[in-house]
Amino acid sequence: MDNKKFYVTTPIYYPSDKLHIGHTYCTVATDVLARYHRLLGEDVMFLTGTDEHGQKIEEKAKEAGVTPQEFVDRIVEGPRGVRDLWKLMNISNDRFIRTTDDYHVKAIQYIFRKMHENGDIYKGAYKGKYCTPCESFWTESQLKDGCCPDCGRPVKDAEEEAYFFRLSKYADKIRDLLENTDFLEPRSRVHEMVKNFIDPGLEDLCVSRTSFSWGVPVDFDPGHVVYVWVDALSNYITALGYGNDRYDDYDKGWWPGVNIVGKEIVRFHSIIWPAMLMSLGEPVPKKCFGHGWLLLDGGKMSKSKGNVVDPYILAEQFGVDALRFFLMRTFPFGSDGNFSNELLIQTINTDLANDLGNLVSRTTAMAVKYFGGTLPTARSYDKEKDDELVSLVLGLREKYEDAMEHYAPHKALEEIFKVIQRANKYIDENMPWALAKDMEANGPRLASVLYHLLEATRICGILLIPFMPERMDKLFAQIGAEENCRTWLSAAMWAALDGDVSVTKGENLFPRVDMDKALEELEAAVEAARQAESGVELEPQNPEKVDFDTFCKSDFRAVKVKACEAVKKSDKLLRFTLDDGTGTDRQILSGIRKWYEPETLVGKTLVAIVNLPPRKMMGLESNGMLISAVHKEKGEECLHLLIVDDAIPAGAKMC
RNA sequence: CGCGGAGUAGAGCAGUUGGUAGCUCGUCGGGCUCAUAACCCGGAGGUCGCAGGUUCAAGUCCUGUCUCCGCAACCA
Repeated sequence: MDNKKFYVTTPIYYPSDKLHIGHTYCTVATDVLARYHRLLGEDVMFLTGTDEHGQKIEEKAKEAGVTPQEFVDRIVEGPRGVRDLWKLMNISNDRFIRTTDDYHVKAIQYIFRKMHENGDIYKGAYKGKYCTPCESFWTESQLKDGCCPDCGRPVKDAEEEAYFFRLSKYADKIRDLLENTDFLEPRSRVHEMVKNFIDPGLEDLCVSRTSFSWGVPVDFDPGHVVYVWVDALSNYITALGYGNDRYDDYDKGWWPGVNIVGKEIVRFHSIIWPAMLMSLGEPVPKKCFGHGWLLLDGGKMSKSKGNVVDPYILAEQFGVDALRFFLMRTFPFGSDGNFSNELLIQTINTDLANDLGNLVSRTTAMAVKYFGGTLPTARSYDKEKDDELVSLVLGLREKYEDAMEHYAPHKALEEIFKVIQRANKYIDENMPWALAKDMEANGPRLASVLYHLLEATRICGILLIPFMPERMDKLFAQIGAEENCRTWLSAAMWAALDGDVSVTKGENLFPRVDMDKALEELEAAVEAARQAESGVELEPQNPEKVDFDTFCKSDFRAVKVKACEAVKKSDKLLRFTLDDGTGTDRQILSGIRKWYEPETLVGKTLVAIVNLPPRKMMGLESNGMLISAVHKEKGEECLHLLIVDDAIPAGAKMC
């Protein structure tokens, strides 16, 4: 008897740049779904990957002076790349597909050939506006003032030979799929698709390109490469072994699966992708869910705005599970949400530190304090005081399941936190500290109260596993929940924990975050990352203090350059003749020839320390030192003389 | 132009099938001291963008209108 199978995918991401918090949001959500289904005991296959072909990658690689393959390898496999990020975020994908993988490429050629053979792909002419210098085709609507949007030069009508997919043939079937089934969710996306694309009439889709080569070649017509979306969408089945020998899961009942996607690519997943599958004679996906976007300051995140949020920095500062939790708890899945660091910190503090973390902390602390960590088995149940909590906890799994089945993780979490808040209230109502004053009389009642708290915590913990797997492990260890008390089944059972359960007071599960301090640190981390990216390296600051008197002994003065020349036979030194305000010329030698042409410095006002002992270089005496700013950029040393306002008179003291 | 989304307490957001307007933060007052200066209770604060309409009943349905945002062939 086969177990129930659940196949779920993220989009395959386009590695033209580093991934940001939006990609992380999508992948975490899918991971939560996958882990949820594993918790249910189903067989789960979870796929993610990268979509590596296309013109943009080809261009980016060219800019970077590497081959496209080298370019994507670095972003996908390199340090802090895509795979590193998913590892960091504790993503439990079973497979990772890259569209440059051999087996995928072969399968794409097979798919393209098959659709060609059954007549759904035919050769035609692609008509458009062509920009000769850019070698690019544009559509009418892409043009800027009738000219190429890239270079602004005029375009001309042109056409090239291309292959087309008979998308129009499937228009009715697609409409039916969208309107009369719950294939596409949330429902609002259905109207969007139908009104925008089906109603105006579906046109056949151009599915090959000849203007660039970084793609899957059409094997029966060299010069053509397969359109990237045909290439990309197919990953969901090639990764199961469709059209290739690498895997053999496609025929084992894994397909159809669930495609989780961002709202901007719903169109491809809800129209083109099902049509392709229909053409291949394969079943359409079970579900396509288009989630919303994380916005920043109400607007879209984008590299060009410079407002992308780096998931690495957040995860490192606040912890992976806290970040995962925040993303799922705060934003209704399916609609857009406003991301902010303040909101992140507030959520961590309110839900995780104050409510959940503190609940565990006070419960375990009391168990240790009053019973040495092990509860006695003598109990006293108080119907009036206990029933409400118990029934709420016992009803939780069903509400949670309902929310999860409807792709509403935010609602599932809301239900869990209602219970956690109720448990905190339960402590107040029962005042264990008061009971503890007379252990002889109240011991059984006290044990009962604490046990109920442990049970409530345990069940919430089970349901939180998909969201925070690592932290929940720690939680279970603290409340003494063995493997058999961490199962889906036991989440609907009261009193699964042993009566004489032993708990330990461990580390804080979720430390409180100091808002101001954290924001400052975040800013510093972002700045450091920015510098690392631009290749700027700065000398670390000297932690050693210098006493004021010593500092004062250094005599810095403004000096004017009267003459400057290269020192003969030296390839580093420049010889400066300076006006230091004393009336006598001062000579200083400086090893900065690499950065400055001597003649350009004449007349400039610089800063020098003038009371260094004289020193001879290349036979010439140097009386002091010119002050420069130094840093490294991409490993190379950079130097800038301190050139100051010419209004400063020669000899002015710096202090 | 077209399509879509949003406009709900000071701020940020929830509100499946129409039936007393909720949550987080902030604020005011109280309680408690087991706990991560946390927890619990209570108060103040909203004519649910505006104008009409359907209905016994509308934030929730319909019409119109204003403002903001996004999309328009490859940024989740």
